[in-house]
Amino acid sequence: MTTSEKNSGDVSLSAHVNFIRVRVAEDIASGKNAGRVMTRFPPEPNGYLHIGHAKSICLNFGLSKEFAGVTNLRFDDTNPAKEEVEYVESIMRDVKWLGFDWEDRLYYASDYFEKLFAYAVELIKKGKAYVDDQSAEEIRANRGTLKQPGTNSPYRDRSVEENLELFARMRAGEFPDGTRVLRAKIDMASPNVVMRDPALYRIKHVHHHRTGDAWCIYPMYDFAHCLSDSIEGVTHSICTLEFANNRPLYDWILDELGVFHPQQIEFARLNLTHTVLSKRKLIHLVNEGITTGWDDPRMPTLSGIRRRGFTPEAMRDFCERIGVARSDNMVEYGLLEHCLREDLNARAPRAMAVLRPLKVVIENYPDDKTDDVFDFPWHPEKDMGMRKVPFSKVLYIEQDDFREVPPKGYHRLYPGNEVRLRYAYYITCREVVKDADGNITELRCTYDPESRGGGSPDGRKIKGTLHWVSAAHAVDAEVRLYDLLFTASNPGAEEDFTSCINPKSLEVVRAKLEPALADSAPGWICQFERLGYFCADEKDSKPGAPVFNRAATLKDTWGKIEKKQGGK
RNA sequence: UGGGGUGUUGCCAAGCGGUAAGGCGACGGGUUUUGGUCCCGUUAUUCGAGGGUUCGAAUCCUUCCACCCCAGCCA
Repeated sequence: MTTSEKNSGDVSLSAHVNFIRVRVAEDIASGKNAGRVMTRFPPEPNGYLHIGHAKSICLNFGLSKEFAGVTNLRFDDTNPAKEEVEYVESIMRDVKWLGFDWEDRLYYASDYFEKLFAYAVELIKKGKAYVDDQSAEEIRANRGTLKQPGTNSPYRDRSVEENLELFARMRAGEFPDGTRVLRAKIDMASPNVVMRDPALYRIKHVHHHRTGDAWCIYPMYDFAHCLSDSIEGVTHSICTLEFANNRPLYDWILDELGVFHPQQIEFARLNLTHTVLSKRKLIHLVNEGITTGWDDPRMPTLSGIRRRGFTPEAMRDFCERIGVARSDNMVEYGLLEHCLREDLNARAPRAMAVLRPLKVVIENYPDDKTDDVFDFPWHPEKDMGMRKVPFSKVLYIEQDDFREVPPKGYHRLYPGNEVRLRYAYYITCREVVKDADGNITELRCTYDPESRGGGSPDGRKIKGTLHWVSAAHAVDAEVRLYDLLFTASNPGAEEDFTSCINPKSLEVVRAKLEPALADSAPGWICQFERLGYFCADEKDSKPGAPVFNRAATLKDTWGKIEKKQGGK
C-alpha cells in the first residue's frame, strides 16, 4: 500500500475527528454509562436559531447518530420574561429543516419545575442553600470583584427551618419580585465568582408561556440545566466555552444532590465573517428595519438562509467541515458559500434567466417563425427530464455579455464577433443601435442556421457561450440579488456594527426568465446558468408571478481577471 | 501570580516524542456548448516567543507574551 492510498483511506475519518467524538468514544470503550450516549440541544425560546446554533445541533445530533444514541430537544424555558411560543415553534421548524429528529423526546425545563423545587428543598435541608433577603444591589456589592473575595450575606446562616418556611412562602407568592432569592451556600471567597453563593431561584410574578401563573419563582440556568440533564439521563452535556466557568457549579449541584451526573463538555462557538451572530445585534437589525425581519434572506438565521436558498445538506456539510475545537475561530463566509455551491451544482436544475436584458434582433431569422422550440435538459449530467425553450427572432442577452470595445481576453459578444447562444445557435454581432443619448438599445445580429443545437458541421471553435431568453416568450420576474450584509469581515469588532452595513447587500432587478420558470413553486431552487443559484421566494413568489432570491453567485473567474486588469 | 480557557499556513483544523494530514482560499495548467463543474500541480524547513530535556520536540519541562470568558435575581 502506498502512502497516498493509506492517506486517502484516512481522509474522511480524520476530517471528522474532534476531541468530543474522541471523548465519547473513550467513554463507550471504558463502559461509562453502560455504553449509552444521550445528548441534547437545549435552546432558550427567546429568539430565532442561527448558523451558530446549527453547529451545536449538528454536533449533538451527529454524535448520537454516530454512537447509536439519542438526542433530546429541550427548551430551556426558565426565564418567562423573555420567552414566547413563537420562538419554540420556529426552533422546532428549524431543527426539522436541518434534518434532525428528536422523535418523542421533546422536553421543557418547565416540565421539571416541581422536581426542581423538591431538589431545592433537599439542598436547603442539607444546609447547602439559604434564602437571602438582600437586594440585588447588595448581593452584587457583597460578591467582591474578580480579584477580591466577597463577603457572606447576613442571612447566610439562617436555620434550615427558617429557610424552608421562607422558600415555601416565596413559592406561595407572599413576596414581591426581587425581595428574596434562594442561594447555594458554597464559598464567597472562591476565586471563581460563579461559585460565590450563586442564586438558584428568583421571584418573578410573570406569566410563563407553558406553566401560566402556576409559579412565581423560577429556577436559574445553573440550577435547572444540570438537573434537567440529570433527570433526562443525558450522558454528554455539550455547550459553548463561555459556560466553562459554570462547570464547577454544574458539578457541585449534582454532587450535593447525589443524582446521576452527566459530563459537561465545552467547545468554541462559531464566528462567521461578514455577519453577526449575537442575539442582541440580530434583534437590532430587525427592530431598526435594517433587514426586513428574522427571515430576511440576508440574516444569518436558519429561517433567513433557508429563504435565501441554502439547503440543509449544505448547512450540515458546512458544520462538518468547520470542525469542533476549543480555540476561538472566525470562519470565512466563503466556506459556507462553497458548501452551498457544491451541493447545488450536483442537484439543482438549470435554467436561463437574463437579469439585465439587452435586446438582440437576428436579422436573417424569419420574422414569423414561432415553432422553433428546443428541448433542453434540466441538468447537464443528472437525468432530471427536459423542458421546452422557445427561440425567436428577438431575444434578450445579458448587458454584461456585450462590449462595444472588448477588453483583452473578452470572448463574449462584440461587433464582428461570433458567440454561441447556449444549446441554440451561433450569432454574430453586425450592428449596435443606440438612442439619442448614446445608450445601446439593441444589437443587430445574424445567426448561422447550420449551428442549431449549438454546434456546427465545420466544427469551428466558439469561445463564448451566452445564456438567452426569447423576448416574445419571456416571463417577467423580480429578482433579488443579495450580497454580504456587512462589508467588514468582523462587524462585531467595529465601534458601531451598523456602520459597515453593505449598501449593496440587496439589489432588485426586473429580469426576463425562460417560460419554464413561470410557475416555479415557492422554495424551488435552480441555477440560472452562468449567474448563480436562485430560490423562488417562499413568501412573495407566486405561480405566474415569480420572485427569485439569489442564494450565491457562481464562481466568476472572468470577473476576477477583469478586476485585476483594472476594468469595471 | 484572581480564576478558567486558547495560541499549528490567509481562514478552519489534524497532530499527543520519530521528523507538519485534510478542507476552504490563492496561484499555475488541462478538459469544457455554463470564463461553472471536473482534473492535475504549487502553496508552513515550520508549529505565539525564549530557554531547557532528548539521538530526535508542534508534541515533555520552564519562563515570557498575546487573545478569549467570568463580578445577571440572563442563558
